[in-house]
Amino acid sequence: MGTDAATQGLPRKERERLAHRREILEAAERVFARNGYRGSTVEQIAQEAEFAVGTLYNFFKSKEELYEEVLASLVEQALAAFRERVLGEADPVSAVGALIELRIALLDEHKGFARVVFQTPMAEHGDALLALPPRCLALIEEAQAAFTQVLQRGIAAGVFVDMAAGDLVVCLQGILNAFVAQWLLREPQEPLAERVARLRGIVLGLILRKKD
Amino acid sequence: MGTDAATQGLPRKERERLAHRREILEAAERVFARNGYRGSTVEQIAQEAEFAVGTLYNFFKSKEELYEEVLASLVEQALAAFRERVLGEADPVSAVGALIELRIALLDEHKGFARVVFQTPMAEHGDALLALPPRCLALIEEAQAAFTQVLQRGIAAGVFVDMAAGDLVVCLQGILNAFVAQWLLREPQEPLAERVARLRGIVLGLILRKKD
Amino acid sequence: MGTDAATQGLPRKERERLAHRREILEAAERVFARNGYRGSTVEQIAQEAEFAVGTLYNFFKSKEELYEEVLASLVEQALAAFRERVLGEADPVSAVGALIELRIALLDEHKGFARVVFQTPMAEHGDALLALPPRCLALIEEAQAAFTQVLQRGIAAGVFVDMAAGDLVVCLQGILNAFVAQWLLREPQEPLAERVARLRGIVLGLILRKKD
Amino acid sequence: MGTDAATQGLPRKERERLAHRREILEAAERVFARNGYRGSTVEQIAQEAEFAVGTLYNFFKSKEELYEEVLASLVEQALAAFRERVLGEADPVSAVGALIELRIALLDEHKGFARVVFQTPMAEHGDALLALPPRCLALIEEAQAAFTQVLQRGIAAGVFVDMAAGDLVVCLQGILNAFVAQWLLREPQEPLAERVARLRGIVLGLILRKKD
DNA sequence: CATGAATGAGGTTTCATTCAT
DNA sequence: TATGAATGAAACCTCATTCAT
Repeated sequence: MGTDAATQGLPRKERERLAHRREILEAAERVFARNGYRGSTVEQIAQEAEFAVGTLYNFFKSKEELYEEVLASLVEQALAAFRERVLGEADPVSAVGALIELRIALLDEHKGFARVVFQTPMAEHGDALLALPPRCLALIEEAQAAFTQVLQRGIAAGVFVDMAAGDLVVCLQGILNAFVAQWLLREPQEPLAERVARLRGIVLGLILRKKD
Repeated sequence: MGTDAATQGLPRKERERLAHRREILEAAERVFARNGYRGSTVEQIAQEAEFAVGTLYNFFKSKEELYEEVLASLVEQALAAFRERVLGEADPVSAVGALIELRIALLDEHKGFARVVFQTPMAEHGDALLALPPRCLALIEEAQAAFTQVLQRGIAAGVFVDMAAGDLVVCLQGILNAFVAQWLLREPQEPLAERVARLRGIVLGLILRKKD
Repeated sequence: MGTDAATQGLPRKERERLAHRREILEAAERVFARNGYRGSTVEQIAQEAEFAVGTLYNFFKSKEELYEEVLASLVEQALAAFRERVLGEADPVSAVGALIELRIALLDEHKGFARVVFQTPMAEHGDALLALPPRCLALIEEAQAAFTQVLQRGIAAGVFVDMAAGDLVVCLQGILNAFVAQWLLREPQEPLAERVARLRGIVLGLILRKKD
Repeated sequence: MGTDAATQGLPRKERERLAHRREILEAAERVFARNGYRGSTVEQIAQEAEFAVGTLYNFFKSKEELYEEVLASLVEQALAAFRERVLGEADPVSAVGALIELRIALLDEHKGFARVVFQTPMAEHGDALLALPPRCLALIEEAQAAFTQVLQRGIAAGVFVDMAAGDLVVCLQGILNAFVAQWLLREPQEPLAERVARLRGIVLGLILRKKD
């Protein structure tokens, strides 16, 4: 969708080039997700993308750059969705619900790679060797700050438990990650809607201020 | 200490052999922690251990086995401590406190490698390629089950929020991991005692049943 | 100049084609001179020529052929000048002077590539792999023979030292090459006129028969 | 010979290691001489040396370092001989004779590679990309300076033609190189002794001051 | 058991050449 | 002719593993 929009009006050659670039990125995502950075070979990625090895190097100047582009692409996608669907919510409780929904959707779309996105920028992905490109780090920090303010409002309004908002963000991320990780290993077929409902119940059960 | 105890009464030759084995394992842990599995070379480990490469192969039949032994060793150590210090606590609230203390201590002792132990057995370590040896998985499952029962008692007693005990375990792990991950990146110098206190406050703030 | 003359009367299409061919050859000469044969890529040459890679292959069937054509083109140019300006001189001493002048002019025009032309056909250029095309070798041998006769006349007339004319040719080439090589490395800014004068003095100091 | 001397008293292991290193260097010299730097592959060198590729990398950290070591080794050998046999001669005329003899001997021993040694440090070898290691350049400059003084004495004594000694050195080198180059291409079977005699005749015919 | 040189399969990257447009 | 994306063989280099000492 966004893809089509962005390529409208470009000459056919250029459109094709971008499409191929995208195919390679998607193939790379799948392979990296399966094997990690060092465990994936350029050869494997080329096969998955159905291109020759050399072709990859016409688009990316090294395996490392390819990896960073995959990461950057995921982060950008995820952050765009985050801004729209989570930060867009006026009500803090709804925002938390939206975050859960988004996180689970991302998990579903990006399977193994999902561990990275929206985790603390630790991005201990692969081998903790390749950091996220700086531009992404900045974006992430910014998004976290924005979300912290959302929680802050909820805390101030007496809706969430009384706690430093920054700590609450960390807790939330940790909980989401833990469930996502668990789902990656077991019961991978539970319907999304149920997961969202279950997780919302659990999270709200923890962070809503009871009684008061 | 435990080491000495375990080797008492063995002939000198045998004691030396075990000591060397241990030195290699410890060297390997440091190197793997720094560079991940694929990023570490047998040569590096040999140098760190101050043995020749060939010697490592007298103790472990492959790099992979060496890695698994490092993992297994950590898991066993951690689980022993867990059983003693966490499961040993009669009071559920004290048990949670002990878990936090233990987790933070392990982080401090094993730095980079700490991500693995006590995380969901996903072992997304290194490159998510090498799983924990089966015997470890069994141990971990067993420990988790035991801990689930501890939490269950707390829930039944109305001390913890009303929630499936299994889910609460996942939440707890997630929160601990998130803070540990954050500490690995930032403020790595905060004193342990303070960390324990802070984290206990945060966790209990979330999982203790309020009012009622 | 010579270019225009040679293409007069041809249809426009044909003239353009030849002009493009020439542009490519000149670009190739610059690139090969900078990086040697193996060190230059077809891509680089294409960029320097401001054509696409594929276009180069419409004119030359391989990188190797392109290289040989560059060589051949240089040799032909140089030999034409040699015949006109060196062999045209009736007096042997003037002929030697003209040779020196020509050699230095070629060095100046073709910078790095100059090492090739007029050197013994050893063509130790690039990587000593690509020899001069046979037709060039023939031309060169012929020119050398002609020049040998010039020197022979000078020897017979008692002007040059008494020595086999063929050997004298080799000596002369060696001396010229040595100075050219030196100039390529050091003092690259000395004015041409001074170089010619200096080198003529040196050479004549060696090969003129003294007293007698 | 020097080899044996230098390795006396070393443990056998160490001696073997040095011997292997030398074998690799010699194989590399042969291959580089045949194909130039870029034209030679590490695989070829390994085969010529009868070792596996990986073994070469236990001795030299890259193809480039291997090449530089070959060069350095040749230059050092040649310079040692030069100092002993050429600079050792008291009489300038004998020194020139010795230089000729040495140059021809080196050519014979090192065939294709001979172009490098004792040429002006231009070392336009291979692809003019890899310079001689700095330590060699210094040695060469020093040797050239020493030889310049020898010629200077000959000029002052009225034995050689009256000319700047530095220029005479360049001429001499040029002449030697030209003959060496020619011999590499043609008549490669002429006996050394004859070559030495012929070349000495030619050179002295040019540089001895006649009559007066 | 300790050593470390030797091995070679396998990884990343380059680049001459082709071919559909 | 002009283009430049696609190709894949071949280059350099790494590193887990073996084995003679």
